[in-house]
Amino acid sequence: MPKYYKQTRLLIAVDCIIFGFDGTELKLLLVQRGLEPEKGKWSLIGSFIRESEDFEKGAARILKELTGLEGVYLEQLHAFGRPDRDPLERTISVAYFALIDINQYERQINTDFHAEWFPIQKTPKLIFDHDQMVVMAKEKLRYKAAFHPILFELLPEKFTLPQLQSLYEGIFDTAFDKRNFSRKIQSTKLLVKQKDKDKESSKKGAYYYKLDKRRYAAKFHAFLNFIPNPDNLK
Amino acid sequence: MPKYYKQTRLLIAVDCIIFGFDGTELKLLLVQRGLEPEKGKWSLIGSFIRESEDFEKGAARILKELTGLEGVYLEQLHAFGRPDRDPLERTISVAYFALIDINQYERQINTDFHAEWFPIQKTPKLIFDHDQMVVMAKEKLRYKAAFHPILFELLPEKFTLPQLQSLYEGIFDTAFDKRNFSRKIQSTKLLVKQKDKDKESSKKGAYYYKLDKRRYAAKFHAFLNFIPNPDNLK
DNA sequence: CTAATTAATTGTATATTTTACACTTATTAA
DNA sequence: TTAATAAGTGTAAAATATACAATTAATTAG
Repeated sequence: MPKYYKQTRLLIAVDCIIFGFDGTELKLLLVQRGLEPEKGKWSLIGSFIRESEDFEKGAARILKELTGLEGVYLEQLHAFGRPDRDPLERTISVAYFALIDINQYERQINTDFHAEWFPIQKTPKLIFDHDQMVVMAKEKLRYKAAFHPILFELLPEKFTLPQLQSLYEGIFDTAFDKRNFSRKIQSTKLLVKQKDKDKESSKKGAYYYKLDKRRYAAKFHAFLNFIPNPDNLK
Repeated sequence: MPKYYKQTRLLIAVDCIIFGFDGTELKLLLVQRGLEPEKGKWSLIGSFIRESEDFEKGAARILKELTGLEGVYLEQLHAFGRPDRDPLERTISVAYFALIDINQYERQINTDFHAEWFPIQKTPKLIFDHDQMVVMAKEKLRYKAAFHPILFELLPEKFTLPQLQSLYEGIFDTAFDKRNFSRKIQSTKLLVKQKDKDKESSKKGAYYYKLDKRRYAAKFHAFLNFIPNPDNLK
């Protein structure tokens, strides 16, 4: 069987923008690059795609190798293809973003990489076009979070309303009225109130909630206006 | 300087989902494939990426070659990479969708392709995973159109409110109340009423409108709730 | 034991937005 | 002149979003 002669073949990588939430702050998981060029510089985690590997599979593999986690939320962000984005040899990168609960993350499961969590506002300069990828991923996360209950992917199984609100406030970099926030969230009927409280951060204690998984699965794509004023989004 | 040894290099193509509106109906521009495999079958227009070509540039080039148009709306949809998506040799496809006013389209500018407009509901079966690409592009178009004034890209410079409404109705496959539709559209202040009327489709005639280009540029990313009930979107 | 402190929880009144709904107008053709 | 066609327009009711402050539960300090 004939092949496509005379066409250029290029390297394909998958890079992951891994967002994590530790209960207080939104963070990004970065690694120190292990190979030249730019060895030792901070970078997104990535890998060349293998012979018979899907992008999704590749991204999931990278994530598993770095964090020990499977079944995390993964979504394709964008394909980046500027001819000079890798100075050594033209490489296409298909970027994925992942959302994980940092408490689930198993530290140093893989010592091949030096990985570190950085607060989203305090990330170091990254190699190649990785800063651009992060900017785009942040925009997309905001956008999706405004309409879909995506931020629950970042939370542990049990969480409190104040925790949830501070996650939203961190991502939208604004403060919401807690009465209105509570009403809006509860109106989705996605939450199930638990009997126990989290006493870590207050004397009174805040009730835990869990996701109603059935409703969550059903409503994930439905339009939910999650933030008070969705203007000024891209 | 060393290169990345021992890594797989793959073919990269760009494919375009070209939406067009002729004043009545939403259509898709398809071509009959000129090379094996699947020669003669209907397909999206596409091309292998060139040595030093950006994806955007590649997509714009293809579009120019096929339609004669430049400066049309183009947006990356998704990268498709299933290893077996092209049976002959693994090929990555970065898909873009384009929005054009069919009246602007210059028929047969390029005779290398046999191209044809198909009503969106009556497209033939396409090669490879192109049907999947079209499905995804339709979903994304709906989604974007619900919140952003993207559909104006499909319209001629001068258009009437009934035309605009029927475009929205076609895309969302539902009927809107014309009083409410008119009010919602006008409230964006994106439209400038003209003095002349289109008398083609009614005795009374419908006033033409033009886009206020300044406002359009400024408001394109702003959140505008363009359809009555944005539920049931993906 | 009491008082002070801290953060969680809860309700209401007002403003804004969305929806439902029907008649009048301009023009042409019979 | 009348009938037919599609465009254009307003209002009241319902739903949603916003602004805003007092009460409650538990702990700690005196």
